Amino acid sequence: MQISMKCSVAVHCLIFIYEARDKAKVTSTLLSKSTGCNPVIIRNILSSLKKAGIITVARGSGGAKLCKNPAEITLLQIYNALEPDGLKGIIGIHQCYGLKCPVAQNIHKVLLAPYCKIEDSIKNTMNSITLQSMINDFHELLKYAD
Amino acid sequence: MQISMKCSVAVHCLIFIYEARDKAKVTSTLLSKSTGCNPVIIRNILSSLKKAGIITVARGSGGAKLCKNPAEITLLQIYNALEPDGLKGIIGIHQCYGLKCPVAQNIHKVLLAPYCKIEDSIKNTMNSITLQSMINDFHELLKYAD
DNA sequence: ATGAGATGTAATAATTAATATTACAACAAA
DNA sequence: TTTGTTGTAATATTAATTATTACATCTCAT
Repeated sequence: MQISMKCSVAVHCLIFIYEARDKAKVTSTLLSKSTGCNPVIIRNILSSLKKAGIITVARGSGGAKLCKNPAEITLLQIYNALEPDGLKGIIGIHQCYGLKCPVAQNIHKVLLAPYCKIEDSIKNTMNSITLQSMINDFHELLKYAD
Repeated sequence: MQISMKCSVAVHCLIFIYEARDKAKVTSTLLSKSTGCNPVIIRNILSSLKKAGIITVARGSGGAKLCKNPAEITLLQIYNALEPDGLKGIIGIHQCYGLKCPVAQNIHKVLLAPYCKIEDSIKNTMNSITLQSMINDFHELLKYAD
């Protein structure tokens, strides 16, 4: 399976918000057109990012703004904002109330440590990726566009 | 979202197969009882593990056996055996044939490098975890069971 | 103050992905 | 040649994700 693409949409929105700063009011309708997602999905994502202190959203008049420097916003913060449980349990474990079988009784515990290691390595990598770096890459791409 | 739990079931099966070596014939029915999964699911998983050269499965008479030393079987091998595309694209990217919006046109490329980094870090960690180490942990748990 | 354009959120629907089931052909060995 | 098994296709079920509808609430310009 695949990690929800909400994360990708969120990054899209954040880059958009950054690029539009002082230029245009960034509404959920606008972002929904740019991302191809439903405006309610966008509003939910923005709402999560807002709760995490990454952006502010103006009620009524509308418009989203970053409330941190892009260099201080990491992919991990974004991901955690969207997923209430973070990366915990990102690899599913089957439920086996496995009767007498000792493997069934212990498999959950056996997998715990390996899966935590994996979660931690994802965390570390996500933490090393900033919105700033992605914005930089975006600008590089713009330069060489035809 | 969460990575398919096929991986967990596969590890369960492999530990079971290892523990049962020279003791019992490990059939898909037996594994399905221990894991709580449908026997066809088990057969599909075993089939994938077989194609990857991790186990042998006796046609007709039945029974699965490891065909490598557990120390030489890594979690990455197991995962790759199960998922045809490996970890590629584990984090989904939304499709936005984004008209004129430059963010929409470039978001895919912007996310490519960060997501590859994440995939690589998962790969490295999975590669450092062997079936042997999980079997060892399993034995430790058995020691201290009531 | 009020109308236009937003957000926030609940409820529901539609879609997609994961898992389970049924069915049966092919196989191996007693 | 019967019994128990694997391999696999086809289908059904279930669960998760994404989309939609609906509407209360808010802000500001007029």
